Formats: sequence, structure tokens, C-alpha cells
Amino acid sequence: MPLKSTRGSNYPDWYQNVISVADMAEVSSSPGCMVIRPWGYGIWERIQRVLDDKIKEIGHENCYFPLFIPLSYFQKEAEHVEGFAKEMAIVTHSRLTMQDGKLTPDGKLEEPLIVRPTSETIIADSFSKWVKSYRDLPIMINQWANVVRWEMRPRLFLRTREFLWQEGHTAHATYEEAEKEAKTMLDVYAKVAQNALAMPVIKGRKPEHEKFPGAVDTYCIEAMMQDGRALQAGTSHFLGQNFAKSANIRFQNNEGKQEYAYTTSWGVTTRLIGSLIMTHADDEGMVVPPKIAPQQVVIVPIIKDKSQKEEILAYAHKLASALSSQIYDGEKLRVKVDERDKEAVDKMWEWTRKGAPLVCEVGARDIQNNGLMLRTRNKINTPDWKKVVSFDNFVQTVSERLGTFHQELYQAADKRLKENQRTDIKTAEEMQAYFSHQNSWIDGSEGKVAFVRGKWCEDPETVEKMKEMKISIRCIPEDQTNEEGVCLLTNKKATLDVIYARSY
RNA sequence: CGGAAUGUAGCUCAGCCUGGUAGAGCACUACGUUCGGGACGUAGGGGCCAUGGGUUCAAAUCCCGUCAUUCCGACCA
Repeated sequence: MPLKSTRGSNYPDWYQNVISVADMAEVSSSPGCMVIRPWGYGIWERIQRVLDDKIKEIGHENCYFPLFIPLSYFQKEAEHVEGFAKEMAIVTHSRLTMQDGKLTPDGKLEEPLIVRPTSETIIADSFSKWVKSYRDLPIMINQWANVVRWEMRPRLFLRTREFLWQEGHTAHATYEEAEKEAKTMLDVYAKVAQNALAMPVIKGRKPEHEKFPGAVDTYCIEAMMQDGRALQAGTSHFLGQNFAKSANIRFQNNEGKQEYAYTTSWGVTTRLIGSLIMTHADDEGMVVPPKIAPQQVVIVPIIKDKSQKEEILAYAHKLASALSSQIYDGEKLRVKVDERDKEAVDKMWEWTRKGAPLVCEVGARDIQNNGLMLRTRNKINTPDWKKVVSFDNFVQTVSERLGTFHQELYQAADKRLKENQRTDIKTAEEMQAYFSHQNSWIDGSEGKVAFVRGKWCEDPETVEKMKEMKISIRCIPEDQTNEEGVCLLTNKKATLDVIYARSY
């Protein structure tokens, strides 16, 4: 029995269904916010672990900055404040008092505090104190935190008022070094997306009108969702000297002269979990890539007769312990025996909907044969879904099976990305015709909309045109052909290659 | 923040038009039958009908306000 809504019947509803049946998150009673449930948070913890290791490998250190930022800090960088002004949560009072039987805010603050939507301004303030000499540079820090942006139309994982992220901030002595840092971090994001999340991405740079407020250059990775929309899965900004000048991050160079530092910032958010769902989930629920699955193998005991319970559980634990000593992706396998007092089938389907990669059923028959019944999540509804495997064979091959699982997820997503990225659209008229369709599940049939790779002339008038077509330039990809062609919005001569799409 | 729709049990919804103080299915609990099956039977628990006000002898039902959710738009990771 598939979900209430499928990808084909109602894509947005399907997305919410997956989150709900997989117990990943729910809408909170606190408006616009989400509760991230253990299975969803477990995935986030795995992503954190993988990414945190990479961030530290490069030489960044974790630290923590305040949640509250004085209002005046935002006034220092004009572009920055303009970009965020419309979506800020502002603390104006410090206590409640009872007035006419109603709790009323009282103790008005001298200066209102902003609940951080991002921390460039407050971190730049610290950087200015930390940096005196070129010998103090570079500064390379990162923080795992929550941020608040007052969204008017929330969607679980994709757009909520509060979300979790990692934000890295660095300061460097030279333009080149800072720019290289921004690009290095983009590479890290792309690799983590591909290697851990099994999600292929397109690396590129944002056009001028899509840049982060206050940035010189914004780099990004863009992924293709199953309805052909683009989702920005990570972003890295080269901030030039903009924030250094507004916060006075200056240092003395080796010639004794004062110079402004060059800064960067980069981040990924819990939105990645949304992208994971729309990359891998199917009409039966979630499918979690093994490297970030909280449980990679779940063992469900089949107990028909209570007298067999002890023996079957002992066998299940023997299997779990044998599997746990196996190594996949440099770590011991994460294995769970589901001992809850529930029907075995119910448990099996629950793990299917949650998307645990491998589910093993073990019962009396398996003890007899020294085997197990293996269900491989991504093969659901195919002949390879259910297989009887011997105990020893499974223990020996489990890491390889998880590796294959990851590969298959990646290949399916990569195939979708390649097959739905049109490069044969050559005129503004063809472009209009292509984007005349609504986005819907790209199931290989005709009339589907996804990405178009083509030319852009950079004229300001194209921005309005794209708004009308409800599309945007997702990025200017790294691999430019440098051949002259025709702009897909104006038919004017153009050489810049861009990715056009609708987006989340 | 603009437009539309919706708000009744944990979930999906009926009841509202034509006022008379609550229903179904699923889920949950117990017992039983089954079960490597996305079961079945019997019994049971659970709702001051989003919220505040108004009309009325009487409001889930009619009227007004507020809040929330979903979809569309603007904005955004």
C-alpha cells in the first residue's frame, strides 16, 4: 500500500506524507516551526558528523557565538541588512508583567536584539578584536547553531522559521586566499552531497542578482528534485572586504601598513534533509543513504510462539553483534534489533517507510537453516526485494551490500539529473514553450519540466522575464564552454552558460 | 505580507444548508483466532466540535472578530 499521495498524484502532498510516515518531523504547535523527531534528527547527526570531520580536517575549529545580535550591528553593512530586514525576529522586552489580568511585555530594551538570521555581523565584530597582525591570519572557525528567519510560508525542512545549520566564517590576509577558501568549502559540500548523501549536484556561482546580501561572490551546489525543481543544497560566499570594512577587521602587514582582511562564510542547513527526501524517497516512503542512516541494518524477530521468544532473540542478537563488528565507510555498522512488543509485519513496514537500508527478518526457520530473510529497501516491489541469505554470507557481504545500495541510489539520482538537464534548447521561443508546463514528478513521460542549460546575456531586463516564467538562474556552472550562442531569454548574442530552473 | 480554502477523536473525514448539548473508518487498549500475512473477530477507551464574542429558550450548526493550517503569489537556505 503506497502513501496516501504519490509523487505522480500530488507531489507536494507526497513530500509531507513521507516526512510523516517516516516519523522524521512534524509541524510544531509553535507557529512556523518544526519538531525534528529522532529518525530525522538522527539523519542530521550523521550529516553533522561527516561534515564536521571534513571541516576540521581542513583546519577550521568549532566555537559558539550569541543567539542575540544588537540591532545596530546590522546597520553596519547596508546590503546585508536590506537582504534580511524583511524576515527578522526582534527581541524588544525583557519581562512580562500582569496588566488587567493579561501578561504584557514589559522592561523595554534600550537597543532591540535580533535573533540571528546569520552571524556575519557578530562574528566580524569578534574578528576585529582578534586580528592585529598578518600573523593572526587566517582565522578559520565554524559553528553549529540554530538561526531564525521569519518565514511567512513554512514547509517542513525546506523553509521553517527556525532551522539548524553550520556556518563557517574565515578571515584572510589576501583576496586570493579568501576566494580559494570559499571554493574549497564548496568542493567539500559537493563531495559530502555525492559521497555521503548519494546526491549529485551542479557546482557553480550565483549571478549578481541572486548573491548573498553583502557578498562579492556566492558559490553554490544545486541538486535536482524528483519534480524537476532545483534545490540549493549548500552555499559558500566570498565576502571580499565588505564585512571587514564595516566591522573594522584590520591588520598590519609585513611592511607595517594597515590592511582590511578578506572574509568568507559558508553553510548547509537541515534543508539538506528535505533534499534527501526529494532525491531518494519513493511512493512507499523514505529511503536513507547508508552512510547517513541512523540504523543501517534493522533486525526484526518473527516470533510465532512465545516459547520460542528467547531463542529467536538470542539468534537476533548474535546476528546483530556479528554485523556490528563489520566496517562500512570507516565505521562499525549501526545495527538495531527491534524488540518492541508489536506485530512483526508492522515493524517491518515501519522500517520500510523510514527507509532503513537493510531489514532482516529472523525466525525459527532461520535458526534451523542458519540464515535470514533480507529485505533491501531500494529494491522494493522488484524480485530482488526479498531474499533468503545465509548468516555467514550476510555478515561477510553486508558492507558490500551497503556500498552497492549507496551506488545504486547515486546512479539513479545522477541518471535523473543527466536525462533531465536539457541542452538542446536554443532559442527564447523554445525556452518559453519548455517552461509553459508546470513542474510535476519527472517519471520519464513527455511534457516534464526540469533544468535547462543554455546561454544568458546578463541584461537586467531578463530578471523580470524570468519572474514571469517563474524560473531563475540557479547557477553559472563551473564548466563553461565559452562558445558564443543565443540568450534563451532575449535571443541576443551571449557566451555565458547558466542553469535555468524552477526552485525551492 | 496579498489571494483562496479549511479548522469536529491521534489521523482521514461525515454532520452544518433546514439550530434541539456528537458519528464513521483507520489508529489505540483487552481477550481470542491467525500470522515470515501492509490480517480477522468480539469488547472497550478517547472529543467542553480551533478560539473569543454575538443572536437564540437552545449553537458543532447562524453572524462577527482572532489564531492556525494547506494551496497560490511575493520573499528566502
